[in-house]
Amino acid sequence: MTDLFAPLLDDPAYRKIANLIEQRLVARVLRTGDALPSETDLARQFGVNRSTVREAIRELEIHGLLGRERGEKRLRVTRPEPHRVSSGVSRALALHDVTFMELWEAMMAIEPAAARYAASRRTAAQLRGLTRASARFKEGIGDTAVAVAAVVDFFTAVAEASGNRVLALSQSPLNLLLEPALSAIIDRVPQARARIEAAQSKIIDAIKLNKSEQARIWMEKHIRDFKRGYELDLP
Amino acid sequence: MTDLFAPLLDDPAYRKIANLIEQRLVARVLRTGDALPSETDLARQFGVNRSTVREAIRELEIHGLLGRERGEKRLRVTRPEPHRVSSGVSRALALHDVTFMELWEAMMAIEPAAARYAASRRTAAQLRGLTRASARFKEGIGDTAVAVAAVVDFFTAVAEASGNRVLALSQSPLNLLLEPALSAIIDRVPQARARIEAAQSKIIDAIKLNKSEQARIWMEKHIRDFKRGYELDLP
DNA sequence: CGTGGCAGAATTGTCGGACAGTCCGATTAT
DNA sequence: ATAATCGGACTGTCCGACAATTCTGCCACG
Repeated sequence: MTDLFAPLLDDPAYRKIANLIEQRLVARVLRTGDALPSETDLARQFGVNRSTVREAIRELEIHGLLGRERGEKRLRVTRPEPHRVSSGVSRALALHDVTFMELWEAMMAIEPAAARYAASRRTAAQLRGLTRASARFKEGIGDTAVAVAAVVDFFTAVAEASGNRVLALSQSPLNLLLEPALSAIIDRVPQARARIEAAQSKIIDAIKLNKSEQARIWMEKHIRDFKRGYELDLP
Repeated sequence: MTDLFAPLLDDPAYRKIANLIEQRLVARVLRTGDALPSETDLARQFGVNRSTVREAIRELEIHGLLGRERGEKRLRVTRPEPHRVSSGVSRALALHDVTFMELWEAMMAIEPAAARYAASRRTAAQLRGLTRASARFKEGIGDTAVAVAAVVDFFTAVAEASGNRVLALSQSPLNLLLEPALSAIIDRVPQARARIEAAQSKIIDAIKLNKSEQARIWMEKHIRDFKRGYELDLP
């Protein structure tokens, strides 16, 4: 069953070096916020050319393991922020041509759970974030782009209020996929905005009063509405 | 409230070029499988040096938008495979020191949903994949690493059988986090293996008979067990 | 006609060196 | 103590080069 020979592969140097540095990072030899040695120095340490080091560093920078403050020159060790990682995920999904139903089913699994935990754990600041997103939705009554962005923000705020980073990270690629889908349908369904506004307000109420079960249920209804809008929109 | 001036930021050339190429990729100007122009050619087209182009395509390669067959030299357009993307996600989570409870809650949201859809949509081949993973778990009775890997494979197989790529991709980073957590507890809870085996068999039965609701319920029980094991293990 | 082999062209991985622009830290001036 | 100045360090980008490997078109051969 198992192959007799492993495919002998010879990773290019820039990949090996990237792995070596990454090892040090996840092993916390370098802690978050520490500055990385300069490119020249790294090149010396690894005994390779600076160009090679640069290609390796680029990999870690993209993964969000390294980053720099605005206008800063030296790279520092950073912890990858969710949105950075998730943009890669949603691009992957977009390229796979996922259907609206696939997206919807995933939302149906994740968002109500997030709402539920949000109701039991939200902080006051997170609650304010929710109402702010909801207010922005109401303001965006004229502008589709604003309204859609506000809906996405609302979901993000719920996920953040859940106090669960795994859930939040799982949820975040969904948002980026939701955006185009939602802008396509929101204007074709007349009652969509009113229903969204009502649902958001119910959800916020439940979260404010720490009513987990109600938060979950209203979020479910809210998302179910999206499917209805989508089906209505079909020719 | 809003700043008068936006911070004028000037993306380095390699990032701009990466974005330009990416645009063409997602716009499907270049279709999957097409070969990318050579580095020299790209450098000419963009009017930059080859080193700069190399840093740019490194980014896309890492994201899985470009890749090459084993032993091939030219890069081709590829669609990012889930596992490639998700490894980045779980590394991000690991660096954020997510707790077992966060992981568990996310699993509790996603896995039962996946099981449910798997029961209604699985193909015969996917069902075989499930039984195979389960069989491997039974074989790995002596070897912890094998057993843990088999558990992870089982979850992956369920997600795949769900026929929902969004769900599958959301689920896959969880696996990589589950692995270390599970290896830590599986040997300290005597009845763990028996319970896992029983649950897997129930889940497979339900999926085989297309009983969505039962599949969901058994998956929930299965995952609930993990928490029990974890709590038992606490001193 | 298909097949295998081969030479040359093309391409990638890596190297060394170079230079402008900018950031940082220390020193000096107010 | 605060502000202006200056030199060094570092990054982003470029140029040119070379070995190793892959690709390609061609040719001989069965």
